[in-house]
Amino acid sequence: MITNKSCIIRLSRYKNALYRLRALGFVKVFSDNLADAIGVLPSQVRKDFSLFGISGNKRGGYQVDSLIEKLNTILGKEQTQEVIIAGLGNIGNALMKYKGFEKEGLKISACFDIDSTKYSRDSDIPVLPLEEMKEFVRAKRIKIGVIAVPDIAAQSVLDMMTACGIKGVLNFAPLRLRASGDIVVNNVNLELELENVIYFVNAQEKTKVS
Amino acid sequence: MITNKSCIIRLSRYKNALYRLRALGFVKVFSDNLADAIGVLPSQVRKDFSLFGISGNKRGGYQVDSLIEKLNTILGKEQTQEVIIAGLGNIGNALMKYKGFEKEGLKISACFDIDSTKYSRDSDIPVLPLEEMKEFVRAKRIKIGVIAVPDIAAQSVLDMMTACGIKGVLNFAPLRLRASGDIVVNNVNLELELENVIYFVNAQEKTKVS
DNA sequence: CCTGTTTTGTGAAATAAGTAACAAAAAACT
DNA sequence: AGTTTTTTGTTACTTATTTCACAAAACAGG
Repeated sequence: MITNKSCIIRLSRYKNALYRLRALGFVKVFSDNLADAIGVLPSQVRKDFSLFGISGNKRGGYQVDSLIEKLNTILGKEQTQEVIIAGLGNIGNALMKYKGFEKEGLKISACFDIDSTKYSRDSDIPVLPLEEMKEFVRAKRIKIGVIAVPDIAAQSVLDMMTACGIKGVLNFAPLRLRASGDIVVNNVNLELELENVIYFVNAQEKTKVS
Repeated sequence: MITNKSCIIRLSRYKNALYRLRALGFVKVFSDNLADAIGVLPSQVRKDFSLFGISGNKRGGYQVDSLIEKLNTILGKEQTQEVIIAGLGNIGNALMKYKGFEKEGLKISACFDIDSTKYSRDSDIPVLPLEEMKEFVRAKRIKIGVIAVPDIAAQSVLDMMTACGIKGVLNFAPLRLRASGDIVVNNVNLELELENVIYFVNAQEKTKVS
């Protein structure tokens, strides 16, 4: 099993680039087309593919269709992935309304919150009480959850998701969650990302003066 | 200049952990307290600090107050950083309403959009036409921008920000932007993050069977 | 004031990730 | 049919990052 996160992210990027290239009429691509498209070296592309046993044709490059298919298989996108969201605040709301997921084969099946004024059992994406999570997740065999609740509630929501049988979590709460068992947790922390930008801007300014 | 992104992210995490520890009454900390708090090894903590010339006291650990101060200086947080947002869709809206930035010393000074129905010149965070960005950014000497516009507009907004003199950008549009000049671009791509979680969940399931 | 313990700071070792280089295969051209 | 060109796939190399290990400093207790 390859555990290099940036490598997996590159696979996703290759896939996205391939969709664009296919829309432009490409039937086959070479490693340097893909490299250009996502901003890496051709040897990196070939190395990544070789790691996952993807092979092309010497002098013939890669068939776009079959490559997309292989990448989708690796990335677990053969069928639509159902996802639940916990927390219908600013971020939860934005995610729920965001149209980009659908075309990526991601379906938000339900949101869960504690605030009863938010419940709407019959809307397109139902908003349900947190207590119903277990039932819902088990019935639909959902494996992926998003944590978009306030900091204070994040750990207990993760524990709840773990208990429900959720296997992977994308966490937006800006703190380190303790995962028990074999659940995968990825963190997205917007403050940290901004701080990072700020650091590099400042650092660059300092070097330019000297 | 240290250009290791994950190292900078760790500094931010140390800083956040230190605020929590201080709130709990800690006056000094040891490398293994911080290591525990953010989930790394104590030697990593000391190495990171050593890279930035942060030193503590043998057997005495680090003074919480002075450590926070040093980290804030490195991360460019001595004074509030002003940020603008381009695009008042789902994500832009969520960021604008998000309360977490304020306590991190980040101030959203204005939003810019093309949709005139969204303009509100006099609200707390003004929403202005995109054309006014240059004037605003130059007057307020703003260095950091967030791109939360649809894919199709993202590159032109980046170009606009570059022309305004913005030095660092956090980009939410799911495509690779071509940066010209010495502007720093960090990407946040929620689909990619979710795909990543899905990959690891699937990969783990496969290994467990065997 | 000496001995034992704790904890830092750093240089060396180990691991991981990315880049380069090139043989081998395949197509194209003559 | 042979020669040249192109492009893959993989091995070797380089660079970056993390982890280890231990000397040196600082405090504590007797």
